[in-house]
Amino acid sequence: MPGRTWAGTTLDDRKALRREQLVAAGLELLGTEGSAGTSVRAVCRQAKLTERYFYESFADREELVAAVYEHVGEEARQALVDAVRDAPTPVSRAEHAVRAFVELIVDDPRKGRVLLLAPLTDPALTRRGLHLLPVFAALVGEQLSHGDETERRMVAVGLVGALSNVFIAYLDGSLKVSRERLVAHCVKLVLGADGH
Amino acid sequence: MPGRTWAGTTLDDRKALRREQLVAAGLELLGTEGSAGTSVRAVCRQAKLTERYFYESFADREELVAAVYEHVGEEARQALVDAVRDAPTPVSRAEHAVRAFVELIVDDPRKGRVLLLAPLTDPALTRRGLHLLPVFAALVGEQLSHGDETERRMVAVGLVGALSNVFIAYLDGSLKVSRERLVAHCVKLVLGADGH
DNA sequence: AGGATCTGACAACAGTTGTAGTCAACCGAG
DNA sequence: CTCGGTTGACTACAACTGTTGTCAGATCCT
Repeated sequence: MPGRTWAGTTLDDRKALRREQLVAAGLELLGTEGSAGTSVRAVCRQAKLTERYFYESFADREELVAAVYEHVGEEARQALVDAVRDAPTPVSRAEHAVRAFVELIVDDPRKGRVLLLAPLTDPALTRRGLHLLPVFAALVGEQLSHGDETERRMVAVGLVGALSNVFIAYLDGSLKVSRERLVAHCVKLVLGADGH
Repeated sequence: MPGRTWAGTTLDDRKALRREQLVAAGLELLGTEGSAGTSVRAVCRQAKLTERYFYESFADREELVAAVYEHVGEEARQALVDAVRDAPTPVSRAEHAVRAFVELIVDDPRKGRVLLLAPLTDPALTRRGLHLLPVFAALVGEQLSHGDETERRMVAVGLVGALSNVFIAYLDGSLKVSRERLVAHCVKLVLGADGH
């Protein structure tokens, strides 16, 4: 009977809760220690759970990493969609999107690092071709007016790279600039990409 | 007696040769398997040498990785310097530089991956703050005319990110475009960074 | 030929990894 | 109270890591 109640909650509830704890622990490690520090054992230590529960929710270390990445990616996507909705002009759309993204990764730099760095550094993600940035880039690309298919794609890829790098530099402190100026510059990048 | 000749060569010569083999093996692994696959044992297998000779030339695994990175970096720097020399106008300078860089990483994608990805993924490099791209970017940035110190820095960081991302996408095949068009677009990026 | 030097294969160390299994203790339904 | 689902601590395994050490054999100078 899976519906049986144990410590006030049902089994499925606790199982889901443990899964959340594991994903949260994975986010913490992947966003600070990086890929190498995100081992099954380390995740379990962080989540204060034993390996048994790890394999209860994930078949692999790989599956956990992918789950963390997709979790953060979905959050970012949602933030972007929310930000863009109800923005009338292209300029305000760009500004709202950039602001939302900056807020997301400034409030929680771990998410920024997972989103921007992890797919380049973790074999579990690179091998699966898990790259959300191209997806975001495609979203951006659709908004672009100039050029043919390939042209728009190149512009979008370059734009995403530029934004990523600026964010990363901002995150690790090597680019000391106020948040407002960061946003303003990124908006300029987005708008400039459509320009020439 | 270090000058003594053994199998036709002196000891120092053979030692230097082994070092080269190790660096070459490190480049191969770091540029294909990535940081995780570049272990001391794997490098030695690849170089067909034993661990003994590894520690004859390097104190650490870290030292080998740094040597590989600096080796490739020096090659790239030299290619850039050569390309820019004798180019009269800023436009031709940008074009020559981009073309040289593209040729370098297209002829040998392993070098591209080492140059662009390794400093983000390998702790041995991140910890030492070994990032040559900002250096290259600074070189480019000096040519830029507009804006104050911070402005130029932001522009340079963004430009490097844009170029990196385009190169990476091109390298892993997700951006299918002719080499000429790639160069042309990158030149446009470089020139455009100076624009607005 | 003798003796110094160099070479390469391999073992040993303690550590971590992913993954699986065991076993005593707990908890709530009947 | 008993029984079966649930928990957590623990162990086991083979594979790998960085690093150092050993030892038999090859190579050259005198």
